[in-house]
Amino acid sequence: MPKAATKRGGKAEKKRAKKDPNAPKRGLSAYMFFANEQRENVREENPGISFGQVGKTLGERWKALNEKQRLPYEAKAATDKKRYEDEKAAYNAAPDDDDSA
DNA sequence: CTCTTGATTGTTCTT
DNA sequence: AAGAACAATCAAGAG
Repeated sequence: MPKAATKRGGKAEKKRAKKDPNAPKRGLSAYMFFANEQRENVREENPGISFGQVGKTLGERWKALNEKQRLPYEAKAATDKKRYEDEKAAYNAAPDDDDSA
């Protein structure tokens, strides 16, 4: 095993309570932006499909795209990530408010 | 330093 | 309202 085996073979876990004080939520993922655009397209090509089908079709198409196709999505993901960086920055720079310091 | 895990993000549909 | 498959992610913690 070259690296982390990661038991990512199952399914997503449930949500968990935040442990950080200001919990700097991460930015969105390329998939988020991709879904935003494709969700309409997918539903258009698959009229009347269940959520399960949409979700799966979405994922399959996601990988079906080329790197350049994901570019616009990854680009947005990076842009949103920057948003997160700002939070993280403040989160690290502001463990607790206190002007005096 | 390097790996592991946990937490998070948004969509859609169902109940 | 919230949960669940779908994929990415990436930052912090632990050794």
